Amino acid sequence: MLTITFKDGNNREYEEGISLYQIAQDLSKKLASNAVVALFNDVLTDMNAVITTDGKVEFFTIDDPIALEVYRHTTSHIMAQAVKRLWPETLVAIGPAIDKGFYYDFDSSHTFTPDDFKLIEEEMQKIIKADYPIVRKEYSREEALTYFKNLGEHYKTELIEGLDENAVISLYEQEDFVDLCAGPHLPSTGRVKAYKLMSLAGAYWRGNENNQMLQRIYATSYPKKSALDDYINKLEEAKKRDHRKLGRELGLFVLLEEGPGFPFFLPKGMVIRNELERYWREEHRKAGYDEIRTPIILNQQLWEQSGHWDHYQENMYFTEIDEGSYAVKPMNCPGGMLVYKQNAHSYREFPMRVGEIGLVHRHEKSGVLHGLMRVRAFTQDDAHIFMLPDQVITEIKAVIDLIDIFYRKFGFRYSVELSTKPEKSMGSEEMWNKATDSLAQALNEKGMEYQINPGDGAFYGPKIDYHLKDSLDRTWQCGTIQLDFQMPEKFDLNYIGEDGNKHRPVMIHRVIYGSIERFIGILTEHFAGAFPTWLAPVQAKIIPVSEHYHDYAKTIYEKLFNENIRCELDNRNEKLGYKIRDGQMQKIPYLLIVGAKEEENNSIAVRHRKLGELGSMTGEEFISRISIEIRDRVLTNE
RNA sequence: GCCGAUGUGGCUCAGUGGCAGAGCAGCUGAUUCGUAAUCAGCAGGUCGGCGGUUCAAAUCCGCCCAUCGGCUCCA
Repeated sequence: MLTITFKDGNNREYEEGISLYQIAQDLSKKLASNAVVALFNDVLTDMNAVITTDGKVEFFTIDDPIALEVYRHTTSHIMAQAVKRLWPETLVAIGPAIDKGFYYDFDSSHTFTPDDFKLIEEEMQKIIKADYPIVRKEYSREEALTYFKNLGEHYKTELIEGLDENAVISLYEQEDFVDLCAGPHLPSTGRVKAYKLMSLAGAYWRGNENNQMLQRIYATSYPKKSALDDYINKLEEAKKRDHRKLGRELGLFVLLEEGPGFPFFLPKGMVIRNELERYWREEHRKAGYDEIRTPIILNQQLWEQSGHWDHYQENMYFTEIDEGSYAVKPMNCPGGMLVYKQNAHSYREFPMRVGEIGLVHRHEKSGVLHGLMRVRAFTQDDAHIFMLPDQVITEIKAVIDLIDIFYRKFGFRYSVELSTKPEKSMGSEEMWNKATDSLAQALNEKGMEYQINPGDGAFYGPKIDYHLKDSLDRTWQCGTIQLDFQMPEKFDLNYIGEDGNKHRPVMIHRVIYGSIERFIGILTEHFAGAFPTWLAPVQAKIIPVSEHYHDYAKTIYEKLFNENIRCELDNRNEKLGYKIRDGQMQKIPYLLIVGAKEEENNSIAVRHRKLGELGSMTGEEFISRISIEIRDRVLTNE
């Protein structure tokens, strides 16, 4: 008997000599699963989801990421084959599976348009219908090179040249289409059921903007038509949460042609900004921060001193004042350094935490602007912390905690990256290593999970980056903690130590929201516009049933107004249903309906946007309820 | 910046060479209404901008601007 250990921890016994196919069949019955892929030695055989590596068998359902990846990768080959059939002179580059599907990069004299999608999909259908076996072939490096050279597929030869000298090179063949590929794949093209071409994009070969730009086709595939439909529906739903759409509908902000990348905040958007800032100030006061404000325009000499002139110039805006050269600040730090230098400092003041909610301008390339997520003028909730070297870990950990307090307040899940030394940077290798190690140590001591993001640090130091997701699961960097040994050096910052001598302080830059603009964008999508009451631009709307109750409605309005509740009185000449619909679409937390009944017993009928009708209560009762909700910044009462 | 697509009233969109349209929003009037759209009327556009082709351009061509989806870059 043969004992095989499975991923679920169970051992199962099989006859010696049983084929994996039979094991898969057996599993298929046991699990009553409709998943149908088996992976063995890189070749997917038919049945249940089984992978073996080193004699260990693991099973997967088709919904498992690995199986789905294989499935999509095969779909990607089918798409490439279809494209090569339709436009034979097309060269193929790479075509991996990605999070929500797959893409393939092509170099073709034919310019693809969305009109081609139907044609390509039809050709794919033919390939699927023909159910060509997918065969793995192993070549030596030389054989593989010769093979692709003869085909003129120079992207493939370039890839092979990058592989290890002695590597066995695998090709996967389906009918007349052969692709360089590590595999694995489905056993034949007929296994692919549901797929759809999604969009076109340009993409540089190997992600380098100096290289040839290729045409990328994004597509997706699912084992079932219904799963594909679900995905398409989800995309439609996500579009409804888009902060650009909601920003317009809810009157939060606008972006105009007159100022590309420079958002205008409207009254309702300002309420959210101001509430965020208020909350920020409260928490920072508790955490021992002071607040400053530094100028937006400062002279060239300062930016030369800070290193921005050399390392950041292409992102800066410049201006001239009385024949002197000035720049609009892209970061708050140099101003913060100058403030530090206004006094002599003692080690006794440390850690010294100085915050600044500062407006910065960065010249971003035109093609990267994206609603509030990526703009050219934004407000960073910055702070610089000056400290002794042995306070670093403790301070970083305190910032990690502070960020957690904020993100929890909004119910965010976040992921963390440690970004290391970029190509364009200042300072010695040793300093970088020391700084990077400190950040890693703090993360480890907090037990945080994080990924290394190589080369993505700021030019003056490594950083811990916090990423939040938008409605389409695109991630955006918000919070960041940056350890900086450079600025104190450049600005010759010092403090008097216990020994009476001058020393160099260590500095952290950190933001929590990151950019208030971006944060509002993320918040809008996160809540789908239904902001928690403490943030909601309008917290309650009073709706008289008809004109007869306008006076009574006015008295309620005044009561709420006097309690600083953001409320509106809707005395338009419309029916109740119309006004309720309007209030719901504006995502106002509470609608207060007043009519004959309410006027008679001095009450209001309260309707919550999610909970529906809450019944009748007095104005005082409502005020007490909503005031607690606002005071405690309740995230949800749904 | 690069690749592709798009741009028509405040918003969403029809209109593919021959008189610029609809719905919603707005305004006026009627209605006085009980939990997601009451009825009628009125008003509103240099069709993103500039140039070209044509008897005639929202429509065809060129350049530019902005937006959208990506790439690169980044809070």
